Amino acid sequence: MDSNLYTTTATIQHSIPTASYFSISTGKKIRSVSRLDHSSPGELKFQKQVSSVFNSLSSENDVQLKPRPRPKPSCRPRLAPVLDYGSEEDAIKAAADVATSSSQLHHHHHHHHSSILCAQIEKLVLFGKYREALELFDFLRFRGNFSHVAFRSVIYDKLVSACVVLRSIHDVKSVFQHMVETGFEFDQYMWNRVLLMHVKCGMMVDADFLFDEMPRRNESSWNIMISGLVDSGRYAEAFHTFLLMWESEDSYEAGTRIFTHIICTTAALELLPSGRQLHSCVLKLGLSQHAHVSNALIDMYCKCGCIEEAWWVFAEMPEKTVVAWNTIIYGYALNGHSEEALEVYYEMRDSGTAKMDHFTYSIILRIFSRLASSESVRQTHASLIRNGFAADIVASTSLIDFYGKWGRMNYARNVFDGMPYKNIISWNALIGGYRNHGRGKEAIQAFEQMILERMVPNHVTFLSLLGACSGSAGLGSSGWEFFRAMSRQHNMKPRAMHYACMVEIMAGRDGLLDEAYYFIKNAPFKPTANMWGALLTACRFHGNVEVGKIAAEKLFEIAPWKIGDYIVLLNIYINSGRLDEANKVLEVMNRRGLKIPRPCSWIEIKREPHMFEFNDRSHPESDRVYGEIDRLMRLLGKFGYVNPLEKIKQKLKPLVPDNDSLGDEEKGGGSRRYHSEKLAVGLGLISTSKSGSLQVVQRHRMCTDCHKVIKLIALITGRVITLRDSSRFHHFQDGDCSCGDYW
DNA sequence: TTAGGGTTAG
Repeated sequence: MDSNLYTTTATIQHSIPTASYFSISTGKKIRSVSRLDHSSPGELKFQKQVSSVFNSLSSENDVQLKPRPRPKPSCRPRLAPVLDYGSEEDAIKAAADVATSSSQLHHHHHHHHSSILCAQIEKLVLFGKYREALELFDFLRFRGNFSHVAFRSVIYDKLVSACVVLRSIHDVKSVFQHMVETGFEFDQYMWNRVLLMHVKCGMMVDADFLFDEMPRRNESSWNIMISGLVDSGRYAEAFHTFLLMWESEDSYEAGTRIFTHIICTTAALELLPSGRQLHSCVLKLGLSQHAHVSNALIDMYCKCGCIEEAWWVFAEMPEKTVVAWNTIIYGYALNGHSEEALEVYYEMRDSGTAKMDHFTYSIILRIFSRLASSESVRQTHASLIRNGFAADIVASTSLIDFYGKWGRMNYARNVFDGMPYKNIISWNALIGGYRNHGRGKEAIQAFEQMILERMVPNHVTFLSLLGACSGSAGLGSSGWEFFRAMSRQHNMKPRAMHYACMVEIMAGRDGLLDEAYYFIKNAPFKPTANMWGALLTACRFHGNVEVGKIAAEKLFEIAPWKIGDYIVLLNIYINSGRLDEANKVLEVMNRRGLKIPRPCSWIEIKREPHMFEFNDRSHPESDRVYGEIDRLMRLLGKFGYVNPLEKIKQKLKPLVPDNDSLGDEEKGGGSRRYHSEKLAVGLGLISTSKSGSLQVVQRHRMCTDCHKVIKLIALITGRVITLRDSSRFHHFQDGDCSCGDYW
């Protein structure tokens, strides 16, 4: 192996694409792998069939793939040492010794000492002291006796682990160079490990080279390479490499693992045709009943929106594992079939074929959260404790998330405080809860506590934190501090969503629309829909037509199918009396075949859902519901409430269809208006105990009049009312809303 | 022996 590897390839490293859309256009062969003749003509034909699908993928037909988020950094729990390698203190001391003893180690007679230190590398890695291990390696390499002597295989193995955890390019080079220079004898395992550390550190050019040059490959080598290509966004090449393996002499190696991986890739990319093709591959190879492969197929079909086919694969499984159940349940939920998802979940419980695990809890809690099903969550919470998941990090975090979303922060806090171990996601759920609840100061306090406990924040933490600052008055400057601290103290590049939060802070609270506009323009990357969306919302709030128009146009370019943006722009025009321009927007929507969906709200009472539309009288309790609302509206008059409709209803009559599809107060339609959210709240008030809180869900953005009215209703009735609309949660309590009247 | 793979909480 050529030790000059790095000098030849260093210039083109890290070519990870950052374009918002990754277009597969490279049809060229990436690396040459000798092709073996295949004995069975049927097999060959089959392979050609597969190849043609992938080739069509990589031809220039402008296949546009949605970019997938980069894989999350794993949040590994802090493990207590279980192996008998001496105490952690010893290992730390050894690391400390490196510094102090380095001066004494210049001479040959310290060889024995060096060997001991060499063994310390192993311990340091086992105790998670990766940096120290690599420093020790450096020391031994340059100043100890190992400049020309190779380590034992197991030492390199541990050094590889350290490099992978630390993602350190420098150390990868150093370790590999040492192996090459000292003439280390690589076996298949170590070749794969070396490949892995290059891949994991994003050194894909070197990884390519290594992969081509390694004397032999096994399934693991192919798998590492393919996963590396996927991770660096080179999806076309990942498929291509899979094909090469398929056609190479290694093809007999293609087992369940590699198929699992490549199917998952198609799932992530939502490439249904390729997924189907792979499905037929595994059917042919007789691997389709393998549990992991089936799970991957179920997941793939779910992600591609083919829930029936997913169910078909699931039904064919001889033994349904808990992962399979979880995948199919989550798949139903993913495709918007929350109720069916729950039915499958009940089926799982009744079938007794698999015991539910913490993921099952997590998934169904998430479904209940969508359904605002607090009664079910109470039962699930109890069942979770009964079944010994009270201390489980995944299940508990899902509970915190639920309570944090629906405004039960004392519950969330109780769960959180009772957790024996917390990870960053648990903390984020807590901070996010305070954010949702409009409790910015407490969000910041929780963050500070987290830092004190030496938990390392990630980008989601800052998302919650910045959101908390934009959601509470007077925290704008804190928001700026956190935004700056991200890169200065926490070594993190703010992403588009963080910029969007800052836009909300600037434009939303402080009304600095122009500043926000230039902030977006000067962002170090192409502005995203989130950023323009934040600006557009701010323009609606402050009634700024000019900037709003610009933001809306950008949004229509990026995502012309998103109806919500058109509605906000319509509202901006209507509010400022520019009805001609509003009509133009409606025309554009018409031309593009976009229909404003009928707004509806719903509320769950005693585990039964109840849905309402505008002026809806289909509910059996309609008379009582309308009576209650009328009674409250009369009461509100005494609080100085004036129906804003009176002012503008005349001029709007010709414009707006006869439902309240604009979801805002500018809507005409007579003096008595019963928006769906008011009806849902009305039913909640008459059918629950006087102190009970209400949870309402709706897909459209709440109108300012309903917002005002529900705030007053919460004040008069003393209820806590939580409503999730298309943009956020609103917690009405004591005449106030957690959104601080900005949404 | 050791790696590499599947569902998943923000």
